[in-house]
Amino acid sequence: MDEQPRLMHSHGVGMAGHPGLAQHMDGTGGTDGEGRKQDIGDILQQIMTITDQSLDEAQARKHALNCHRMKPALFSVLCEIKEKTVLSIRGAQEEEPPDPQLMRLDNMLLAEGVSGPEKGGGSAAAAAAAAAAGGVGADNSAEHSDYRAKLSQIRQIYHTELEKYEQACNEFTTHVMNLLREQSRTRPISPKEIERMVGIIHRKFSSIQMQLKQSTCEAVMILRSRFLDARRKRRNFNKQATEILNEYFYSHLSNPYPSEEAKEELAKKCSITVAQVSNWFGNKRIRYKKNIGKFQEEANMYAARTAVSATSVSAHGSQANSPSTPNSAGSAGSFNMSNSGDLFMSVQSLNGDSYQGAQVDTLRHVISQTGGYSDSLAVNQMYSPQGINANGGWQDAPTPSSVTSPTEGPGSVHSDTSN
DNA sequence: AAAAATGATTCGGT
DNA sequence: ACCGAATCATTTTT
Repeated sequence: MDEQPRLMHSHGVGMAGHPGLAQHMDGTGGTDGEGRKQDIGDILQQIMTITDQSLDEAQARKHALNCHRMKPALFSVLCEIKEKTVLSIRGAQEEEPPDPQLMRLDNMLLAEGVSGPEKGGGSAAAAAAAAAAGGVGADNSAEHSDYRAKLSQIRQIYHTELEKYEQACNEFTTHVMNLLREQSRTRPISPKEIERMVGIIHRKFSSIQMQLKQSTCEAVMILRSRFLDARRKRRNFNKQATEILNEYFYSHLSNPYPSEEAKEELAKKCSITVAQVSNWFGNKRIRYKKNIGKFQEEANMYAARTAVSATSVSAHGSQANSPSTPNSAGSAGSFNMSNSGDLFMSVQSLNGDSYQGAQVDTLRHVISQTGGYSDSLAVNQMYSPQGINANGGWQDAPTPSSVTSPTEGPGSVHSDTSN
């Protein structure tokens, strides 16, 4: 623009280019003499053509303008006009509500640990804790570390991008502010206006920032769905865990709702989480109820197993009563456990205490042997679901005093007396 | 490869 | 907050 030919050197062309301002100045300055008027017009002309001049020439003219005797007066008038317009503009668009979407993104990034403080130590500690949680957790923690690696990668990209963004924003703001400050010597620019300009710049940049946050959130969500959605990486519980859970289930068949404490203990024994125990029992209950016949064998096995272990503990190997009454409606004759409280207690203590550590295997071995025996003893009918009422719901939990009450079916296995 | 089993999630109800 | 039910997505079995 500097090398443009300076066509606007003469009066007439300049006035034609800016008729409004020229008329305005003409009107105000009309009372003065012709010379004054000519002066103002000249000054205006110089101001208006200042950008069309080459740099050196512009600087020279700028300096000349600055030293002109009329400059302060004209400048103050311009400042006054400017002040009014700026104020009206500011009044028109004042409030700046915090973007809810941006806040949402911020919150999510903070929750995911992407933004906020770098928590390298924290995640390392978490990894160590997960690794120390148990043998089963090894696989899990490997996945988690993978997840964490990807997450930190995302976080790093996010931070570098954010840094770049801030740097660019600051740079640009500084440039603009310098420019405006420089121009404020020849152009009426109030500090407020500079401030407003900075605000505009920041808004523009923050829309870019939001895009960055948006895409980061997306990446995190994808990563999350791929690595943390347990349904995608489901692992069956190991055999021992399943057996422990099944034993609890079938030995509390009349009320298979483990308390919070019981859940915690089961979780510890199975080295799974409490939530997983809850899931398991939820699934088990619904599936058992849905198709009792399918679980009959399993029920018999675990019941027999419990009974056998109980009898073996009490040194009383009588199975003679088992095939006695396969007929009686509903509650088939099962182990006559309910009439011997001490024996039941021994069963409970066995389940509760010794199923941990190395003894499990030997005990399980014995159990599986005897279980095979009792299974071959055709005890198919011996474990009918007396815990389920006609509606399909579970029987109400028996009151503790009803242990010896005759209203209960003989085979009902109570969950009370244990923890 | 199809079917069954299984752990997890979602939704509505209480 | 918990449960039942339906459902999903994967694993295991057939």
